Amino acid sequence: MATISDVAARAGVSTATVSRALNGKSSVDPALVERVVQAARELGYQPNGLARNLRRQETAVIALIISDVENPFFTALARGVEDVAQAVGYSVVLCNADENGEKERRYIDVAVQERVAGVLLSPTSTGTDVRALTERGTPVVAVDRPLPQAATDSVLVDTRAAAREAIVHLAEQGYTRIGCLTGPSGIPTADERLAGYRDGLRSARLRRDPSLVRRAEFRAAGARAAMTELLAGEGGERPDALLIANNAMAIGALVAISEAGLRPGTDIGVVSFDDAPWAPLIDRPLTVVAQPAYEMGTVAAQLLLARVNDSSRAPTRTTLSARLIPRASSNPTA
Amino acid sequence: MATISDVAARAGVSTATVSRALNGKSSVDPALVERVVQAARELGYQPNGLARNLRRQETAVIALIISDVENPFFTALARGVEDVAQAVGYSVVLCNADENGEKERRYIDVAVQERVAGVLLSPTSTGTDVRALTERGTPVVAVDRPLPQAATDSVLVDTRAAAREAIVHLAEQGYTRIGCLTGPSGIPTADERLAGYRDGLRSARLRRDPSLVRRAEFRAAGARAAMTELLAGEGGERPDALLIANNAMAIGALVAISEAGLRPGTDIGVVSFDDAPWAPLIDRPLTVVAQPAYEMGTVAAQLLLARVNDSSRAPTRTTLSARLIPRASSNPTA
DNA sequence: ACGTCGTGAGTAAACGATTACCCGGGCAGG
DNA sequence: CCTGCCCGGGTAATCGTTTACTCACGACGT
Repeated sequence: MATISDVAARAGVSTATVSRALNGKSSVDPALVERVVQAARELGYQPNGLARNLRRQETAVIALIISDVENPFFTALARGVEDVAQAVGYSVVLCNADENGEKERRYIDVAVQERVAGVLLSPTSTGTDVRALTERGTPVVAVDRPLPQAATDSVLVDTRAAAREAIVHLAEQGYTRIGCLTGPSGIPTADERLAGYRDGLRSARLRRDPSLVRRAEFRAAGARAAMTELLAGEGGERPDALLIANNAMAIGALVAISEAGLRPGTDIGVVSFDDAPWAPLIDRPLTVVAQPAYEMGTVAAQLLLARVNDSSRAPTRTTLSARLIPRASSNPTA
Repeated sequence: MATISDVAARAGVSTATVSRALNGKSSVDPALVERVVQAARELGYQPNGLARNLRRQETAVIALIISDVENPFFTALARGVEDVAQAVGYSVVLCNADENGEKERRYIDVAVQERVAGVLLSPTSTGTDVRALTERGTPVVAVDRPLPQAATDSVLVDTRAAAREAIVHLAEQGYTRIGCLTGPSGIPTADERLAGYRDGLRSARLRRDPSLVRRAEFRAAGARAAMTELLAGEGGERPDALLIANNAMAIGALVAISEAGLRPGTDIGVVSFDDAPWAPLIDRPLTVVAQPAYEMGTVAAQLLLARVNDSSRAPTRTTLSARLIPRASSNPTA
């Protein structure tokens, strides 16, 4: 594979000149530039990014560590990140931590070792340790979930208020025994949504009934099982409406509802977090709390890139808001 | 940031010994190993992956270039790739080419420059140029779509046979004016599915009517417009059933169908490529051709890694088959 | 006319690891 | 007892760039 010295030899100049000509940093005689470019083309020269990065002590790569590649919320977010990064010549490495603290730690190590320019992280838990990064001056932006100990930028959604709003909406529609299906304890978004659920009950002057709350993994399977339990009325009377904390869980829950021979809306009110293109198509069209996933990605990427260029900025906290999209699954009279 | 010489100084040995102790390559006095490990820990030493890669002339990174991050088919595939790569210590860089030849070319350049160990590619068109990679000996595996000129491994689905099967299924259900909504001309999967559609019509002894075929981008928006046209009966009588070439298009088409006040199954038969967790939940539950996306990812990753270790293997072509999952959207009597 | 300054290009150091090569000492075999 | 081999560990070359430093040359100001 051709190296810079091959090009230099062919063009009859020094490697320094080749480097300068190709990078256009310092002014080089146009005639020489022409010779160099010509020689590079003839040899099919492609600079060795490894050597360049080693010398420059920087890479044009940002790592995006998320907890589930198959979750449309995160893919939309990834797309936002990618679009911003791509536009300024950065590449995005997508790492799938899978809600697994161990995998997450490994990816953080890799990010340190590969000296990425910055890390976008959706922490699996509040205990996630990013000191390995911050101590080395690698900028970190927390996205979707906060990172309490570290003084990092973060881009969040006011998920608690959104959950509250969803409950108020359900109450206004006439549902009274409203349950909640949320994620594992310790995952901030799961806990916040549960807190918002309680806020909502309080606002609507409905009684809290612990038997109407279930936790499961942010996956379809667990949600389905939990939903089946709830519908069987284990531990009390069954709910007449539900707030579900994410997209994948909604699918599991809807399967359980359909297996129980019930229909969303008329038989049981359903509101789920995360809009999806198919949400209007299901039977009944699903009421959702739409999070601005793509926008979160763009904002987070911009923050990260800004910090790469100026590490002295004070940490900021951006909170975007979610939007309730009422459809038939929360309408008992449709 | 601590370097290997800092560790060497602290442990009172040479950098060579540190390297050997930490990598366990050659035998080192256990007492020294202990001293080195201790020193490394105290300094919080993390090896500089850039320097290591430069010296070793290799990276433990594979690039996965796909055409749409938001397409669940590709995310499932990515997951398969990731699981395999991760298990043997490789990282996966996910690049979103967005069905855009230009972006794709840029990512291929980046892959060359960063000297990735290998590339998994779902080419945007048959014209995709991977010479930059093959000439440098970087292994390439084509996935989902073939790469005609290059002698690369490929992992494909027998999508033509699957399309044919879907049409035969629709014909058996009694539909007679079966249309097809496929992707842009030149994208192999789009063309293959169309060919399979024609095969199916022939098998079922149905007449081909060009006015029942539409092409659009592999996105919801284009499919919705095309479907609206078809339902308006532009250029002939409208279809009584449809084969749709991917998941995102199915969503667009279903929206158009619902806007026209029709219901899948009874009013118009629908079969779409790609299963999705929500497919059983929509009204009517969607009949699909399920592709083994995750498995394709694992197989492709294994092939790529095998070739990284032994570049002399002959190129192979793995063809997996898809499976028709009949649901109510292709049942006129349900 | 002379010193100074700017400009363009070359020389070589540097980035931080891995590893080829070499050296010294201990041990076994003749 | 001597020779040669093996083994552990140090020295320094190496990977391919970028860039600090240096130098030569021409122009310009006094």
